[in-house]
Amino acid sequence: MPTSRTSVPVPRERGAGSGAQRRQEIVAAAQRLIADKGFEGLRVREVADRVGINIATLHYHFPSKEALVTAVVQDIVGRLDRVPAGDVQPPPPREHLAGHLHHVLDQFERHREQFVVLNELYNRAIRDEALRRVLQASDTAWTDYLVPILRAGRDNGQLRADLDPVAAATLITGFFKSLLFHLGLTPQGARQAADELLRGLDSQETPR
Amino acid sequence: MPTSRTSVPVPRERGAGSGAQRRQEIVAAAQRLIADKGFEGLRVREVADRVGINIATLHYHFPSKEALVTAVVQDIVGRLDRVPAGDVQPPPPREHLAGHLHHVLDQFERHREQFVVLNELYNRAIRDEALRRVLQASDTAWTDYLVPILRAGRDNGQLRADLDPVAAATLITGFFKSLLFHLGLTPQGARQAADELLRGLDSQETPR
DNA sequence: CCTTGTCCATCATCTGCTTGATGGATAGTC
DNA sequence: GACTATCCATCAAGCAGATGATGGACAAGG
Repeated sequence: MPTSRTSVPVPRERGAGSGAQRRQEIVAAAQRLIADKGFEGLRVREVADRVGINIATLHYHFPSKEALVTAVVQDIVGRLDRVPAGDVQPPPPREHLAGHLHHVLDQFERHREQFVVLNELYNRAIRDEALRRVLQASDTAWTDYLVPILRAGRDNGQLRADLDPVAAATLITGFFKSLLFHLGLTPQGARQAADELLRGLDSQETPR
Repeated sequence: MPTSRTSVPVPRERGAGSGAQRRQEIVAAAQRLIADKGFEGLRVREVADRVGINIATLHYHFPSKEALVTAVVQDIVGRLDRVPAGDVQPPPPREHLAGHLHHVLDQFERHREQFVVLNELYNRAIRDEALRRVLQASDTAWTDYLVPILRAGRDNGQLRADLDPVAAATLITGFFKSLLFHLGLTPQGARQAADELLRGLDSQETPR
């Protein structure tokens, strides 16, 4: 029985809660929490705490934990524009590829947290049908970006003549997906592996 | 207050519980459960149910959930003898490598469940220091198995002259670690990717 | 009688979610 | 301008179910 109500409802903090903005805040906190503790360790209470709001308020914005998780997934996947907007003058395939690899590797070093969450997502997708479809679509887009480059490189002689573009795309995407699972890998080691991957695609006759 | 005790304690079932044997049974059930639902979905109650024993009995054998998980980890890691006992006459490096890749791929297709659990382990290792050390040791053993083969292949001309053995080993192990994260990958696609990986290591002058 | 293995019942805690209430802001009406 | 209604965002408190763990008892075998 609430006999006394000592604390007054906090007036909406300025800069904090304009609905969508507040929701974004919550999603961001949830992402950080997932990066810290994994999906296993995601507690709505702690998300609320990190944002500095009451659990009920969180549930006001996200009716269920699942809704929150869905928002997190959408946010992360939405950020997954790994396919850069078409360069005006795309470089030759081999350089295009190298640029892409180093770009993603850069992202990995700079925004490791997001890769951790993404990793959690992929892990979850093994058992979650809906999530699997979402990520699979994103994977398809990624592959569809890579395959033409690989094919062009093979056809113009920069890459191996016997290159299987789809298989090579699988190797490339798999390389990034596995990054977090190389437990002792240094950034330098990762770059060396990426370079090795590139050399494996190269035509050996092509001077580099 | 237990006023009546209607049910009689079941006499120990024969063939069931000789200590170590019972423990192994529990660990196996836990592994299946983890494969089904992930670590996130591991409940000691359900493990007990699957084994057909009471929760208290499970806690008799494993004083805590953590102890059970530790046993599961040890069991899986102990099974991680990916390095076959030295063949009497090891084949030439290139064939040795190809054999290894196809062997692991075979294991993946046949014992996918164990790979799922292993995947959970790697995911966990990102945050769990102790587990990370264990898996890292296993990774090191794997790399130490691959690197000499790669080096020998490079030196005898079967593999590329500019091959970086350590980086290549990272690619190979990473390929397997990423398998479950290729959400739409068919067994055939996996084999094609493995072959592409091998071709990338090959010296192109060497007839195959 | 001691050890091993088992069970039933229960506990304490965690966790997702709900309830009922509060105050600020905004808009319409007098 | 003052009053009223309504909406939005928030909170304190609490519930119900799940979950890891414990206590105490019992049987069987040595």
